[in-house]
Amino acid sequence: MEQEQLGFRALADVTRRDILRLLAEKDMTIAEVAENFDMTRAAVKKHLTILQEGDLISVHVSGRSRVNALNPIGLKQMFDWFSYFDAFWEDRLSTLKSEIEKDLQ
Amino acid sequence: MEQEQLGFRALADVTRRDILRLLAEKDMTIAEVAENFDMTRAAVKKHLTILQEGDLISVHVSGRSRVNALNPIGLKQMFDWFSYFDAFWEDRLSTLKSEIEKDLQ
DNA sequence: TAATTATGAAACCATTTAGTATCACGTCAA
DNA sequence: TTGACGTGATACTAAATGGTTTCATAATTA
Repeated sequence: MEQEQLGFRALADVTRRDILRLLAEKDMTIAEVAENFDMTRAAVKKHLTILQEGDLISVHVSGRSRVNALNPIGLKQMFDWFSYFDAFWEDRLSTLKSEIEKDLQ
Repeated sequence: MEQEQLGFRALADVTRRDILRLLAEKDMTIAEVAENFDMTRAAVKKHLTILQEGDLISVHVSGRSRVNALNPIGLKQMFDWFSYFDAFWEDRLSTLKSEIEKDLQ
């Protein structure tokens, strides 16, 4: 699957977005991440795999542990997707703003 | 469903992201949007409904036509979701940058 | 070395998703 | 006012998704 699609797929689930916010605080093993959710470790592991496929987290093996960390580069690339619309919304938002101001006169 | 989830769900499909890019150029009826894809008008209509539920487009009925337009506010809100990670990636990316520079010395 | 711990992986299930085909409905033009 | 046109809506299907349970494997530690 294409990288852009893998990224958006990874973000499409609320549990995975919550995992990203957790990992923004500190790196965690699978077990540590799983403590924060009301589901099995196996389910959390699947989410972590999808996040990794989306390049939003990186994993580094240490002994029998797998430490999951947020990947700033992948996350930034998702952010950058929206910049395609930058010109569009700046234009429209300022138009909206001036229309509202005109209405208030 | 929660608004954040509706937005991310809407973005999780490549056809819908393509529709957004089309609508960034100009507003279109369902039939006009459908001309750009190799699928039935009914399928495109479903995608437009999901985009509308995600607040990423707005629809304005004109006679027997439905004109779909990009919603800059909804799109901006999705963009803003990522700002939660702003501090994180700016910090990490600059760390990465300085590590790479150190390696090159 | 044996028990424990952290994880990987496969099989299975219910629900959602993305598409199809089909038909009904409101609007516009001749 | 009768078609034709643009759309809405429903029923259906195959595949993907998000969860479970269960078992295997590799690394620690007593």
